Amino acid sequence: MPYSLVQENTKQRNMTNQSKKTVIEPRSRDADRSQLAILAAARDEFSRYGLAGARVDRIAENAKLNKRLIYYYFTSKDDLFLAVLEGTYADIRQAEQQLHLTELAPAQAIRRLTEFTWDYYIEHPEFLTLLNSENLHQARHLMRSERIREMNSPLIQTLGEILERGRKEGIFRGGIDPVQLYISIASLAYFYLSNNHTLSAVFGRNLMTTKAHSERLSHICDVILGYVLRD
Amino acid sequence: MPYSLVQENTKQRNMTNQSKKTVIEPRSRDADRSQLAILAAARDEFSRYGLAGARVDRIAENAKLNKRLIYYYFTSKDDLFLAVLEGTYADIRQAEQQLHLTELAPAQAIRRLTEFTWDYYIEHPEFLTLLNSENLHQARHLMRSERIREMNSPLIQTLGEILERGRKEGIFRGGIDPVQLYISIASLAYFYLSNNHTLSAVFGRNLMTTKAHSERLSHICDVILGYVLRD
DNA sequence: TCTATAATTCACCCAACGGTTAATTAACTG
DNA sequence: CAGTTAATTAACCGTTGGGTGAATTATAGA
Repeated sequence: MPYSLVQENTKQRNMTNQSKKTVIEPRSRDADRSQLAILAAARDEFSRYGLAGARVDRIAENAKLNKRLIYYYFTSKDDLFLAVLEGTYADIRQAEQQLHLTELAPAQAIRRLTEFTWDYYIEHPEFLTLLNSENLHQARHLMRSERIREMNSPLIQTLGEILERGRKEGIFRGGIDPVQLYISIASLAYFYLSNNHTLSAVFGRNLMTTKAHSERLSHICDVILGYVLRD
Repeated sequence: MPYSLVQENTKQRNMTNQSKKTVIEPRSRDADRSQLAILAAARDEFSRYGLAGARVDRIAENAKLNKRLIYYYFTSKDDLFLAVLEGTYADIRQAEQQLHLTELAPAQAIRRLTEFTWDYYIEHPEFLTLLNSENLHQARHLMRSERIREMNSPLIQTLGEILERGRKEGIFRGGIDPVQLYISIASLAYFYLSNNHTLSAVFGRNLMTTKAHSERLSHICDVILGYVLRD
C-alpha cells in the first residue's frame, strides 16, 4: 500500500490486540511501522546531509529495512523528501495549535509566540536544515504538494487579531503587517541557530552555550517588543 | 602553480604589454585567468546546488577548462569549496570597508548598515546559499581556514562605537551587545531572502517583487531603529 | 486450510562521480 | 634557440548512487 493511503489505516489489529491483552507481540510485517521508520530515518538523513548529500542506502540501514521498501512506499528520493517536509510542517503546525494566543493579553501573546518560536527551533534543529535544503531547491517539492496548501497556518490571522487588539488598547503601534512581524520573529531565531557554526567561527565565540542561548532569546524579545510596543 | 600562491603573482607580462601598447592579445595559457574562471564557475555551481549537489565536471565545463585543472590548482572538491567561501567572505568584507559608518550620526549609521546589508544580500544571493551550505557542514571548511581568521571584520568594533556614541547622545538605549545587534540586522534580511521560496509557497504571496522588497526593507528599518532608539 | 495480496528480500544495473596517470604543449629563461 | 618548467589535455578508473525486476514470505479473509 502506498504512503498516501497510510493516514486512513485503521490499525485494526493493534486495537483488537490491546483490547484483548496489553501484551503487544510485534508483527514481523507492519506497513505503518515500516513507513514511519523510513520517514524518521529520512528526516534525520536529509536534515544532516541535505537532499543531494543524503543517501538512500543509509536511510534504509538506519530504518533497519530493505532499501527496496523506500521505493515501494515513496517512489523516489524526491518524493520521500517531500513526505519528510510535509511531516515536518505538520508537526510545527500542530505545536502552534497548542499556543492559545488569543487567551493572552496582546504583549504577553507576542512574547509567548516569540519564545515558542525560539524554543521550537532549538528543539527541532532538523526543521531549520530541511527548510534550508528546500529553499536551495527553490521550494520545488513544497510547491507541488497539496497537503501543504491545506495545512496553512491560522497563526497569521491570530497574529493580526492580537495586533489589532493591542492597537485598540493603545499599547501597540499601528500599521504592523502580521506577515512581516511573523517573518521577523522567525528570522531572529532562525538565522542565529541555523548559521551558528559560521557565526561562531567568524566571531570566535561559541553561540550554542546555554548562557548564549538565554542572552539571545532575551535580545530577541527586546527587539520584537521594542518594535511592537508604542513609544 | 597552486592557488595559494596566486595572490603574489606579479602579472608582469600584462603590465609590460599594456605599457607598450593597449592591445591585449590573450595568452592561450594563463594560470591566473584559469583559476579565476574556476572560482567563478565554482561559486555559481556551489551556490546553485550546494556542496554535495555541485558537480566538478559541470564547473570545468562552465569555466571552459579541463577538469584536471581544478585538481591541479585546488586539490579537491572540498578545498575548492573552501576557496570559494574565502573569496565570498573577502568580497563582503571589502564592501563593508566602503561604508564609512563612523562619519555618520549614530541613527544614520545604523540605518546605513541595515540598508547595506539588505542590498548586499539582494545583489549577492550566492552569499546566502553558500553560507547555508557551509552551515549544513557545520563550518568544517571555514574552521580550518587561516585566511578567514585574518579577515575578521572591524565592523563589530565600529558598531560598538556607534552604539556608545548614540547612548552618550541620549538617543540610543544602553546595554546593547553589538554582536547581537549585528546578527539581528543580518537575520531580518537573510531569512526573508534565503527562505523566500518556502515563505512564498506557505503564505501564497510573492515576496520577491520590488514592492515586497521595499516594504520588507522599510519594516526591517522600523524594527531595528525601534529597538535601538530610546523611547 | 487454502488463497490472494500485501510486505519484504535479494541480486542486479548502469550512469555518473570524484579523482588520477601520463603524455603534450606553450611560454619563460639563460 | 635550446632547455626547463608550468599549463593543459585526453583517456581512464574504481566506487558509489539512485533505482529495478522478480522471487519470496507473512498475513488477513474466506
